[in-house]
Amino acid sequence: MEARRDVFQAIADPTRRAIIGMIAKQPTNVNTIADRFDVSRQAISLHLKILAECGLLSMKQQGRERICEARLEKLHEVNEWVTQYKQFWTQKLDALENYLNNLDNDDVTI
Amino acid sequence: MEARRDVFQAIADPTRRAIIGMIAKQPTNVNTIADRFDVSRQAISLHLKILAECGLLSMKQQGRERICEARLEKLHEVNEWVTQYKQFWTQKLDALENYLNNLDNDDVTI
DNA sequence: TATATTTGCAAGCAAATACTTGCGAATCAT
DNA sequence: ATGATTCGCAAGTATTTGCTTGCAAATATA
Repeated sequence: MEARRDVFQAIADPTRRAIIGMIAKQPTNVNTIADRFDVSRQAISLHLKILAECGLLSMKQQGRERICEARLEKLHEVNEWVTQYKQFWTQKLDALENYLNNLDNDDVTI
Repeated sequence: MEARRDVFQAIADPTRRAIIGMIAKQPTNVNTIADRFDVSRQAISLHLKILAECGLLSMKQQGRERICEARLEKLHEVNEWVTQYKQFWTQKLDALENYLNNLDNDDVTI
């Protein structure tokens, strides 16, 4: 259970994206995170380990608790990769906008 | 081999990202794509199937060839998800920039 | 028509993934 | 000191992934 460990693979899992969404707001300890999900604490613990291994979160021991803090700088990589294809969706959105504008300008009564 | 089939999972695989990078430039048929990679044609064919299933490419039959064309509108979803955490890496970059600026302004001789 | 090219389908396999349960080690509260 | 809380480690399992090889269908070329 340890091979590819990059940001793209880390955010592929919906549970891990949910965890990111949770700790991005505020640092949270392991059990509090686990309580929010239907799977076992161990399952969440593994997700946290994966996120930590690829640098998307950092752990901070605080007494018997481990606080997970978001470290989302590496999402920059994903952003860069996706952005290079931005034209593909902005074109579509522009087309939609034009279409809607034309609907307004024409004397259509639907 | 068919469960989650969303954009995040599709782009998690480096081979699939490479395929996207290839067909984004120009539509390409299956064998030409496969020739560029070290794995078998069947492996590539499966990757193409996955990409097609989640809407990142469309197939166009042309004689005995199947032309794969990029349809990257759905990358918008990824962009939206990542963008909401933009502060996490822009803060870091700003800090770096400030640091570098201070290096310039100070009378440091290293 | 015979042959080569392009491709999908199916079976099979090793490894990775996403889980679970059980246990034990810290740490904290009473 | 006793008991509860927090949490990692280990073992075990089912499913998914990424890949392979073999075969057949469709299309093009000679």
